[in-house]
Amino acid sequence: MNYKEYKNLSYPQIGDDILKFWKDNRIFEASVDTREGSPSFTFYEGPPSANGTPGIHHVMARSIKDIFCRYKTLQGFQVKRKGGWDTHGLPVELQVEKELGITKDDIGKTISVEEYNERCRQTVMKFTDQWNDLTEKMGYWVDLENPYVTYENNYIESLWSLLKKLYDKGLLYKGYTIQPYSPAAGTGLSSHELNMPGTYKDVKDTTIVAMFKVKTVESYPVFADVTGLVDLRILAWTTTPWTLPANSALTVGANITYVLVKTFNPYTYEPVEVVLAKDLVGKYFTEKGEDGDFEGYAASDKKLLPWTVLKEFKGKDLEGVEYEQLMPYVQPDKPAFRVIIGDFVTTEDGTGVVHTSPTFGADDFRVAHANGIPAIMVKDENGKEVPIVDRRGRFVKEITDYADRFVKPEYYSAEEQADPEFRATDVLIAIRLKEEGKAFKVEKYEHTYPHCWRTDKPVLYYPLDSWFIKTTAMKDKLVELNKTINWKPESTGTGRFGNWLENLVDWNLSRSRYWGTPLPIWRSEDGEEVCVGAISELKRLLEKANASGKLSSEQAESNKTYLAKLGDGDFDLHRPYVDNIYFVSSQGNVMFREPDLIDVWFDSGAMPYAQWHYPFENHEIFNESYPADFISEGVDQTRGWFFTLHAIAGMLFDSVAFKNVVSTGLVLDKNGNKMSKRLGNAVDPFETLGKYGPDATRWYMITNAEPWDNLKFNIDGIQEVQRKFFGTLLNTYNFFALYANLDGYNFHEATAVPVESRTELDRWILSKLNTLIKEVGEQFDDYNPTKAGRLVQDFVTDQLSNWYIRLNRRRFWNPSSENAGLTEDKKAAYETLQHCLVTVSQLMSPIAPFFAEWLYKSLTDGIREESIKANSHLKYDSVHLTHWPVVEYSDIDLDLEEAMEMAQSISSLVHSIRKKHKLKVRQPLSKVLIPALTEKTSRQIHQVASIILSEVNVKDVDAINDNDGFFHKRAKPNFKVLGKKFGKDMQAVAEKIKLWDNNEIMQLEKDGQYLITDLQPVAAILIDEVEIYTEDVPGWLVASENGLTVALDITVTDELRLEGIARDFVNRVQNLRKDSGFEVTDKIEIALENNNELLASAVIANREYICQEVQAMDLRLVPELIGEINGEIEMDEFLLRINIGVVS
RNA sequence: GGGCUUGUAGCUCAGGUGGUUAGAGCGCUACACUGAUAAUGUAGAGGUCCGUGGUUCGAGUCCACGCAGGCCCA
Repeated sequence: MNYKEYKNLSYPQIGDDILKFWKDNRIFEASVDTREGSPSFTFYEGPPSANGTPGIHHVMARSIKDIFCRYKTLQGFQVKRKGGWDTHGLPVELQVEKELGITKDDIGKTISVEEYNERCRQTVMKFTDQWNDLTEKMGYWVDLENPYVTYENNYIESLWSLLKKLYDKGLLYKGYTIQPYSPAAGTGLSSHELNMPGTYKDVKDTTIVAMFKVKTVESYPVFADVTGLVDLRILAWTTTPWTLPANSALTVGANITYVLVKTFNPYTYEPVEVVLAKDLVGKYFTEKGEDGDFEGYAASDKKLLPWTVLKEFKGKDLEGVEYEQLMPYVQPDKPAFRVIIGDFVTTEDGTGVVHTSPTFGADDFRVAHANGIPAIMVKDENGKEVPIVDRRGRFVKEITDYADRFVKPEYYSAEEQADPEFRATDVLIAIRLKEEGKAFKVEKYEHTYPHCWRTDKPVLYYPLDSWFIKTTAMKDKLVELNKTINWKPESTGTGRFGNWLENLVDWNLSRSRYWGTPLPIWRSEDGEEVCVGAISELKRLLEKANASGKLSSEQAESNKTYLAKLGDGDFDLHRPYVDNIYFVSSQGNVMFREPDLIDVWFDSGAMPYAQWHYPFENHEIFNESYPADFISEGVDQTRGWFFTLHAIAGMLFDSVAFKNVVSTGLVLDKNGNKMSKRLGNAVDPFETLGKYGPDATRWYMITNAEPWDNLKFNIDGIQEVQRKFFGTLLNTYNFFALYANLDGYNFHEATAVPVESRTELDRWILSKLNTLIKEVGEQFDDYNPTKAGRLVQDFVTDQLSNWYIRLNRRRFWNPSSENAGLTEDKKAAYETLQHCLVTVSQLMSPIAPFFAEWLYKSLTDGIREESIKANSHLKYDSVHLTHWPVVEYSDIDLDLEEAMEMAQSISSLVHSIRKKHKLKVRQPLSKVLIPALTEKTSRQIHQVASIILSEVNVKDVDAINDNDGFFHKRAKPNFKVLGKKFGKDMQAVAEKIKLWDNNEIMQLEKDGQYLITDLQPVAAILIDEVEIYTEDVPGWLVASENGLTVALDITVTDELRLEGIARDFVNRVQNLRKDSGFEVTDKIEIALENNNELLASAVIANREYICQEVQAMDLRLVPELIGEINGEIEMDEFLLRINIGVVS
């Protein structure tokens, strides 16, 4: 037996078996090693963090990665794939804190940094086993034996060298960002500290709508056409009046509608014009006051503010309008005080204009920075720029009126607050602004505001020191380089990523944590800095410092300890060890390490270099594997890994880091909701893989939606894929194996039947196959695995199984081969089918690697040795070691494909006629007539006539070129052509054309054009401007579809009737054979009771046919059956009494 | 609030450059076929192509404005 036959095959079992085969034979390694010397295709693995368990979405993401690596391997590339682990960062630290029941404050107190980091190091690899297990089970081929690990010294050293490069280029600097800061605790707060329960509280604050006086009103086009303006002011609302002395801009929304309102200052009663968002007018003005009594206001009790809208405009019209500084204590060093555009402005409350103080708001900082607006800063005693509020939350001395006052009343002690004379600073500011005519409304307002979880006092948004990478300096380059990257989908590259690059801000690298890559910068108090770029440099600086004699004995001792460890190779570049390293500046001052860690995204973005410990080692490997040809991660990585890879490569290597990138969508549950372990709708990947096997899971995920679309994950879909695709493919293989084994068929390349002498159907399926190879390759080349998979699936189910096999069954059954051996025709059939299946196994192997392997091996294991000897393409043990099939263009016959498509349509139409007239397929009919309007159609129909005949059980098929009016012809306007020609008259012309029948059309065919004379002007229709089709054949039963018409003669002659009965008879006997448990190959003899004349004559007339079909050696008609009767069956109109038995 | 994205049959999805009967698979119903048989074929039911405007002789497709979902920001 050359081909294994399977019953009750389980897909998970295939997975397990193949996995074992791969492991035992190290197929993955071989797939890389056998490509040694070939061009390389580089893939970068985005490192997962192993401190969480993998989910089903990881199966999706990793399938994409795997598919293209496998595809490129088949194409002959060497695809090295180094796995990696992302090991640093906040999630790990938080998990450890949770496990130990501690908070950040305990680190360094109740637990040493050393212990803590050790704990992080262990925790981060906690689920490594699960990850490795998943990787294996889903068939993701990646090198897990030598992964890169971001916490290793070598990895960190590479990062340091990159940071040093940035530093040397002046791209690494210390600046500030606006962060939540607790003056009471004297510390910054991380975002997760701010997310702790109870930090957001409802408080009542004094809020002010301040009035910013516009300068040189008449110089702005937006106001130029409004006459009689006396005092134009822009209204901006703030819940933090203490930030008003730091105001340096006003921000409006570009598309928000604003109005200019004429009214009075409600505190000074002076006439004024104010600008605010149209939607918010109702907040400040009553309906009653609209277009009210301006003249009478002064004399009134001033309770009712009259107002009127003078003009309406968009926010963008206000851009650039300058105003007078509201509280001029400190002057900025650059031009400020103008209106800018920001994307964060809303009209939910306030005035639709945001008071902007770059030192006290993150949005403010960003938008000011983007518009070149300076912050209001003062210089401290060291000449360093500091904000106008100090770190304890008090105004600096330059804010003379409020110097040393706390900006928030909560910062004062309880006693001080209890004093009846006590006024909050905000209140003092409000009073002053009212007096100066700069306040439009002052009120207490209740809102939620974040509080420090330690001190319970309000948090300030405050500028804090941070280290930055000056990505903005390289923005243009990064934008340019991005244009060379092939993004899938394109919109992520141009839109999401492109826009992000366009609005780039500097990369804040600092993290005030413990477990991560330490920033390799040491500073002395006099401001001297050194950035360390290598361990050797660290060593040199250590030695130099110790030799200087400027260190304390403790410092020198600590340095010595580290030096000794460096000598042993037993050192650690993490905290706290590097914190206890001291250098000496040129002035002889001690230099301390800047305490920050760097952003973990830098870790992963540096993997192209650090995974090879570049530039310290592996120059050659690095050079040939940089940049990556392909990467893939979730779309949520756009501003994460995709960006950090791109930024580092662009800034330091003047290169892209990757040439092609597939950004994948999310995996949602079947209802389109996000999966979450908490909600319990998360799918366990191990369970799914265990139940359905890896192939169906992968195939479903890939073919159901394109990778960048979100996938609604539905288990039913996997079952469908399993049944529909894998089940059909399995059946097809089993069919092949069954007969191939019976016939003792085996493939010998040398004696294969030449393609040109194979049957129409063989050549057709081979043509289809080669078209498929071409198209699947194109889709994979385009990084579209979904379309590739769908193409393969359609080929297998629609073409190979439902057409080729179904129509060819007889060739395989043909029982006469027993003595004659394999006929040429039968051999060709096997060769064709086997070739199709082997090719399918290759084409599907990137997506369904296990099943493809199983199929390939089942089809070729039996001929492996011979193939090796013959050095044929089937010599490889694994489908993953083969080479991507080459398209045999000479085998592609599009004309034949077209003809076969017609055969399929014609068959379908005949079936539908039979159906409508209750004529079962077993009843032969005499003729199908097909109007063929072109020579080509007629030829194609003749080419596939025999296929149609056997498929629909008709004796004759005729394609006729009609010119004598046998058909009813109709014409359909070609709108595309005629639309251009007639424009508005199109509809009228179309109506006319639809009314045409044979007369008009014959004239058109004769003259090449037809004039519609009853239209004005006369319309001339050319023959190729309409599509002519036949609608009806008088006297025949007709069906049409897509311009193809089929006419069927349904006259059942006596002869046909008898044949139909004979076929029915065969059918019953076949069933009996099966019921009686006969073997397919058994020969039988039949005795039939002659109880009906019609039945008898049908049997007599078709005796030979019947005998051959049911493999009967003898068919006797007997007057009466005696003894045991093993068949008594009701046929349509007879009672069949029959005896059959096996002939020994 | 901003950027990107999705919206077509009960479900999952196709529908280059606008062209007049909007398709497939699954599911449902009926019938047929029966040596691949837990397979297969045929037919039927099932659509305000998210909405409203606009451009056009003609819009699922192009434009504008909305609505709803998603992701990332804020």
